[in-house]
Amino acid sequence: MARPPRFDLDQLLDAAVRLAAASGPAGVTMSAVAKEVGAPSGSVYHRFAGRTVLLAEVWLRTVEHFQEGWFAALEGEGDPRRAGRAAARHVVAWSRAHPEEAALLLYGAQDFGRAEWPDEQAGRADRGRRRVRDAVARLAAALGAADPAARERVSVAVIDLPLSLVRRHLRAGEALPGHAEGLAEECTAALLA
Amino acid sequence: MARPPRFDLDQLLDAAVRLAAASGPAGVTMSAVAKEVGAPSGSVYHRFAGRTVLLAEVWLRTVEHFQEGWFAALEGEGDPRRAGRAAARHVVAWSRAHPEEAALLLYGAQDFGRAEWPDEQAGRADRGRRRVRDAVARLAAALGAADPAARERVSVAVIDLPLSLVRRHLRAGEALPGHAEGLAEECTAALLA
DNA sequence: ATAATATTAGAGATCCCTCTCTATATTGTT
DNA sequence: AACAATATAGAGAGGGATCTCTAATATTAT
Repeated sequence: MARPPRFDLDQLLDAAVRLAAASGPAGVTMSAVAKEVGAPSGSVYHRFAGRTVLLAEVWLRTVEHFQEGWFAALEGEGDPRRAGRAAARHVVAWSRAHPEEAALLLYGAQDFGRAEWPDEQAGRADRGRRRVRDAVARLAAALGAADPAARERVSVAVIDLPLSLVRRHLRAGEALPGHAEGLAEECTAALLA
Repeated sequence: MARPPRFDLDQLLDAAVRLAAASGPAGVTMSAVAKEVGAPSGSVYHRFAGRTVLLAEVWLRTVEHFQEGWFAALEGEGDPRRAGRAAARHVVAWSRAHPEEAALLLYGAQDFGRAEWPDEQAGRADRGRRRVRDAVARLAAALGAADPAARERVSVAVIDLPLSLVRRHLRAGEALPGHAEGLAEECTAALLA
């Protein structure tokens, strides 16, 4: 009943990921994506209403990919300290397995034009944020972290710290060293002690 | 002997900082800076050879501002553990005092077009990087950190961790909470223990 | 075969940004 | 008063990106 697509959504988003990893969000233009996959610009506009939506979708797909395994790691353990360490390790391991997507994660939604996102994409972003916030809150409660500073320390331990370890290397244009997962786990353990 | 300037270097760089804090590096265009200070674009080109140089200068001035106090904090203490804690505290305190410049620090030189910088600016950036690297190496040695992972742990403790604490809040558009300096110091202490 | 439909294909209007160029203004010196 | 030096001032060419619009094309259901 219809012509089969030559350029599907994921193919275009993959190209956008490569461009963003190489040149930052500014490098993700409609024409750059079109050129990257060898399509005319019209085909890109057929999939995405505009650059705003493309940026939102590439960011959201990446974050949701990442979170999938992160939640699994965090919630797959009974002991809260072990859960935190597994989550930290996952941040690094996932980044090693997906270096280009990890490069995106080092930016923020703001850098992908969040202020102009349509409601649908803004909602997805909010739901993801809330889910992470709640998971961290449960972990903090299980660890007996009561005051805001203690809760924030947990959050840093299982998200920000391992990400900053990844950032050090990706920003310098290096691959992650072999000890990165172990180091992340150790540092997280130290913060959760 | 000459007409007095209406728009000096620092005034233009201040405007560039505001724009970068609000919209990221992409928001720093020659015309946006001109508009921000109320100058014609020609006056901006009179100070900076082009956008590449403007981006380099705004990044370098910010990093050098930051490093000034950071080195003082790190080297003002005899005991290495106290030195590391002072450095971590400084990262947060400086960010609180200069939130717009701190927003710049959350990016990397790459995002400010480092690949295209002229030699002068690239050299300044390299010298700064080396100075930080050497200071961290001395601290790590004083702490008895021998292998690469241990040295990296020190680096994370005194730079990346406190910066990621700042990033959490600035990326969310919030001010830094009152406990931030104390939390940074505690976390750094935990990693250096 | 034919109709319906999703998609490719790409030309072109419009906008914004970078950068150049020329003219003009202000100051200290002679 | 003329001049040299330094800045401001802003018009405009050139380039690239976004987005719209129309036409062509491939596929499937009937």
